[in-house]
Amino acid sequence: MQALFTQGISAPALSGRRSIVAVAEALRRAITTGTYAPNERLVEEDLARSLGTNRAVVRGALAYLEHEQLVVREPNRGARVRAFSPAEAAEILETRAALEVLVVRRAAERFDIATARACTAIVAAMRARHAEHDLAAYTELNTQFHRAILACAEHGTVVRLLTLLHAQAVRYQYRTVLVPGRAARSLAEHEAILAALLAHDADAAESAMRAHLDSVIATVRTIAEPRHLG
Amino acid sequence: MQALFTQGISAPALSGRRSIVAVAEALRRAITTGTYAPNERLVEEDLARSLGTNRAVVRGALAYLEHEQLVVREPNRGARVRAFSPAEAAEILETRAALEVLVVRRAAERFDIATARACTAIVAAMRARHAEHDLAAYTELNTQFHRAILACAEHGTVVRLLTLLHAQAVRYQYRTVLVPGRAARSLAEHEAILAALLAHDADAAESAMRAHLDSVIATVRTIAEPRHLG
DNA sequence: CGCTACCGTCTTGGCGCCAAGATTGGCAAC
DNA sequence: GTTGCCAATCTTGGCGCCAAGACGGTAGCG
Repeated sequence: MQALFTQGISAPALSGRRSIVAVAEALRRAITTGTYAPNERLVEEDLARSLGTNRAVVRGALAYLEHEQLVVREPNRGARVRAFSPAEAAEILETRAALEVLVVRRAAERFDIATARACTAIVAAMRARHAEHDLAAYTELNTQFHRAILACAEHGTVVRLLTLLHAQAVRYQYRTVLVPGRAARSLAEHEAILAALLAHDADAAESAMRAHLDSVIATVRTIAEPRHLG
Repeated sequence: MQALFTQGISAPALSGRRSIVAVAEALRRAITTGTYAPNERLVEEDLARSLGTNRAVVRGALAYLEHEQLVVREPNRGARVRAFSPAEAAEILETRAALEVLVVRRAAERFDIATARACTAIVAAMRARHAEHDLAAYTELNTQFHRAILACAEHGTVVRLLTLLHAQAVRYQYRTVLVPGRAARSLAEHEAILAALLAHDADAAESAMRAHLDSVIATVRTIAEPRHLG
């Protein structure tokens, strides 16, 4: 009777983990995957019911996500899903660029065979999906590629920060790839990064990564600001 | 009667702000300023009493700070103050370097007269405190200098991330400056950064900042790992 | 007919209680 | 003398209730 009206979030995810963090992660997932739209109100009791928990936990999770900039909370007025403007997305990507450059340098130095194989496979798959115009799958592989490099760099601090930034800007990842010609350029850029990594050339990897993210930023900047709320 | 036994934290800070965030910030301050030592246990009820609030709020704040890596929480075992090893501190500083470079470039481009005056004054004060061997004041000015540059860059995303990183590594800031000869080198490095900024030379500012932080990282690496807990 | 003030409702903010798990100390057995 | 077990205690985990503030609709007044 309790978990029947699970509208919004399928509640299973929080098995075994600590509640506030678990609820926050479930909520983050729901937000980044679009279950909750930008500016949508997040009512504590509804969320508590959806997730099979109580309001105190939800409130903690909302504070948690506010800290991540994924929700905005106003005193006595509740929380809503944070909406990022293209300008903010560009700023986030700029920051991400600075960190990804650090990561890709480290990755180039310690690029092992397993990672090389994984990355090569991912880029091959990206090429295939691009040829088939399957942009959703392409975007997913894009994320996987960056994640593989990140894993190879073994840098906990940067992993954490990049995860934060990714959650904030992921919505724009789906939008940029829809810009005509963007997917083709993106593919070429990823191939350049991979080539540099395979050559263990940190400098080349850095400039390839920088070029890639500058290109993404430029694309985001072309996306028009959404209509002013009135 | 309620606020009398305020042992640990002086409770005034949380006036007017939302509770979980306010409590988390008070706690963060207490941790970074050393009121609570690394590995010290943080008992929810004690904190609630100290801060004049209830356990639910404290729990939220602890989750919040766990996300910031300032506390560690184990299921059913409570929270403790996170202890950072020198290796982790070096990693954090590496990350900070990547972001500070981004910031200092922007700052060099938009370095206005007010900021120039402020930074010049700060560096002058650093020189004076260094001459007087007042390392505590020197360290405080050091933080102020970086904060002034950060403010000038007007980059919300990076501000947030650098604030996080600063809170994590601040303990080491006090330790590095105690290394013989470190303060003098630090002063020279800051003067180089200031000179580059005054000249609006982004490239010079970047390399000066990079040199500065590399130097800090090298110093942190010389600090011995603390005794293994036994 | 339009504006304002009031009232009801909804949601957040704050708090305390009860149950479950972990830790520690004492006690007994080997 | 040492070791293992058990119980008391402490702390966390989870939950619901009550008060305060914001929002919206309606009625009354100008």
